Amino acid sequence: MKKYLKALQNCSLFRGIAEESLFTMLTCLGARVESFDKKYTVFAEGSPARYIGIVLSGSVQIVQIDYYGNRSILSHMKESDVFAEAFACAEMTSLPISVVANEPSEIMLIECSHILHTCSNSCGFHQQLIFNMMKDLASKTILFHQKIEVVSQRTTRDKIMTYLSQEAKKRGCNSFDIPYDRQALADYLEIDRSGLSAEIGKLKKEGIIESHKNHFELL
Amino acid sequence: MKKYLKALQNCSLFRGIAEESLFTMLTCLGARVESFDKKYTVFAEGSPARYIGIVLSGSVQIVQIDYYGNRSILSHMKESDVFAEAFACAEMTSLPISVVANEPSEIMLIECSHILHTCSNSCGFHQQLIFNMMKDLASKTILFHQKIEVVSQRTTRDKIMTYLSQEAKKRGCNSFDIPYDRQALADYLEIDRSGLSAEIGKLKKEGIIESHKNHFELL
DNA sequence: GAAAATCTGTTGAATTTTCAACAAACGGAG
DNA sequence: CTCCGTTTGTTGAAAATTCAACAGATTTTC
Repeated sequence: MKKYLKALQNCSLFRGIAEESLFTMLTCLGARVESFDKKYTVFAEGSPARYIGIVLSGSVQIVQIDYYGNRSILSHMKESDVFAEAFACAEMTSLPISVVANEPSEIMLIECSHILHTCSNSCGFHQQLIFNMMKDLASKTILFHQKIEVVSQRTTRDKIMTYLSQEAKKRGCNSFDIPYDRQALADYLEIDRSGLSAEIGKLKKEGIIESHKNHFELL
Repeated sequence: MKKYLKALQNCSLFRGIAEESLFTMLTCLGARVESFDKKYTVFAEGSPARYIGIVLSGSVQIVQIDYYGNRSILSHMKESDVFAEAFACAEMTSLPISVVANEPSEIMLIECSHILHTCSNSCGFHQQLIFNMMKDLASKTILFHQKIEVVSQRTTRDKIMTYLSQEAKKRGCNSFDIPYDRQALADYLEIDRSGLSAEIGKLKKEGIIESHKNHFELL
């Protein structure tokens, strides 16, 4: 467990919890760790929303496959990120999304009811955990807000530029890598892949952006 | 204040708080009530995100105006709904959205820091309030999820049908009113108003839906 | 109750996106 | 290093959306 210390300390859910308390608490919560190879499913759409997930290593994508089989990527979760917590906290009976490993990943799973409801040992962490969960959900809401801002744009070009501007702002730098390949970016922006490639080409030609593979730079 | 009792009791933020405690607590929190006429701004984009709002009567819309002046409607908040809480809880310095009264409305405003941080009187409600806020934010996240599911659809028709199906499911009934006129629905679905009108006409002609003004029925 | 303002449905043209197909570039496995 | 599967960029045709304009219907205001 020690090797996960850094990932866990950076996790918003455990802010303000001392290192020496952390592992006792995780035992009390019944946390366990599972490994997933690339493309393997962590949570499947339709399964009960009992667990929250925390990325200990690697990364996962939150995806939704619609009626026609089109993939939509909702977000990308990297080390220390929490996922599926909204559905678990709202006690939904079934997950409306799937979670898929984007590379070989280690995931911590915690049954959400153990976090929300005071355990029999009445250990003193629950108030802090609930406060942290509240903070985490607030930033998750803001994250989705930004995703809505992107997909609200009417044109391919505006979607791309809105997304890239958000990323640049988040990192405080006009030059950055994105965690998506072309198809995944298209699925995140909810546009056609070939149209995306074409538009990126135009933006480069017009000197608005520079890009090589998944590295982008705003000019 | 008494006349707001019903709206406040139905508010997710005050679940599990007894009637007799409610008004003492609101005083302790420094809650105040303001009235807004139709189309008046409750919160303006860019202003500090210190307050959360609760709709006591009437309704408001959460809107975002983009670079080109296009209005995007994020959601519709009716009696007992809480709004702007995610931004306040995340302690954002400035609001990325505006809140506009949709009809003459009475709004309760509470400074979010009063909810999140224990007050000097150390009254015993904070734990319950924080738990309720967590629950509220979880359902807000799910709400945005649904909005993303709608706007992720590629065609006008699929956006309309996804939205109407969601509404029908929420109400448990295939026949219902929506809180939007045509232009507002277009701004919520992120599509062209005239295209929306045309597509609704087709759906009616094909016998898939029935509609009159803002009343809809799935067949 | 009449006039003014707003909302809705309809049209056709212009623009944009999607779709399908292909070839070049790339990356990993052996 | 070579082969093979995957990713990316490009193209043109088909389909869908947006835009602008207008007229009829509805609602609001005085």
